[in-house]
Amino acid sequence: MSPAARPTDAELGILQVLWASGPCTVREVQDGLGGESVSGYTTVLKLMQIMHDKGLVERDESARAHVYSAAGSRDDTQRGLVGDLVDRAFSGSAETLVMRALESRRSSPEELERIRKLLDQLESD
Amino acid sequence: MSPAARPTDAELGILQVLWASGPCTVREVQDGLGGESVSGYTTVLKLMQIMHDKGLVERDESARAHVYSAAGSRDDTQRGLVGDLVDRAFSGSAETLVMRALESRRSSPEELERIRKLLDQLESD
DNA sequence: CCGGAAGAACGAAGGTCTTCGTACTGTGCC
DNA sequence: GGCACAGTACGAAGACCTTCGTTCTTCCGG
Repeated sequence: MSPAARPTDAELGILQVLWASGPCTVREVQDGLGGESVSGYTTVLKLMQIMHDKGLVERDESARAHVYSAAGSRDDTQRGLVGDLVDRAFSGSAETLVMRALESRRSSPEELERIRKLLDQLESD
Repeated sequence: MSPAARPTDAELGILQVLWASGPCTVREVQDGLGGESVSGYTTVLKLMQIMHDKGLVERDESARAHVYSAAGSRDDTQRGLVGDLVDRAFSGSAETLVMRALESRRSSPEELERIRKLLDQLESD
């Protein structure tokens, strides 16, 4: 798990499938992405090979169809991405990022309530 | 102001200078980025020309040294970037992004309080 | 008027990301 | 054995990002 690793767009799409479905073959990931019409088999394969080189995914080669799994947890990767954006575009201010996020996407009252709970939890330190 | 425009890393650096300092010449932006040791004059110029082509900055050519300014506001651009990340890595859930942001960067009690106020404001609709 | 300095424009080079055609390999079946 | 098929590996092509050397233009002081 390399925290500094910033997956690209296509890589992120593949990781989403792996996080949602658990270990997958290339074929299964391709289907998860929307099938042949979205991206060709060799395209997905190549991406996943590169991701393996980068350490973004792990590979079990014991079966003929290799089985890939995400190397880092979804939460860790998301934290890395959001932290990276905070540094690049928000001068390190997580507060500003949170404000822009809440402005740009209308959240439901339930979501706002859960965020409020998280604030309570963070404050009780 | 194209909301879908996603500035690259180098472009974001230039925009930060323009937002902080207002309209600038290329030379001034270069200085704002840290001077010659960080990036050459022509590098910054080329970037800013490309940004002009993309519509990320506006240019006043009336003086010999052209004066550039950011085309979109900092807030709008930040909203665009954060919304983009929400879509790409958080399946559209702003709530999850907010949680990861608050986890990855310890915020001060004052910041948490301001976020709480924003939640109040959003809820009173 | 002329040489130099400052700035703009251009083009190329090197890197990364994404896509895919093609070739190679192993497996099961007749 | 030998054929078809599913899968992997390889390499190249095109797009974009970043950097910078070079050239062209304009302005100013002497």
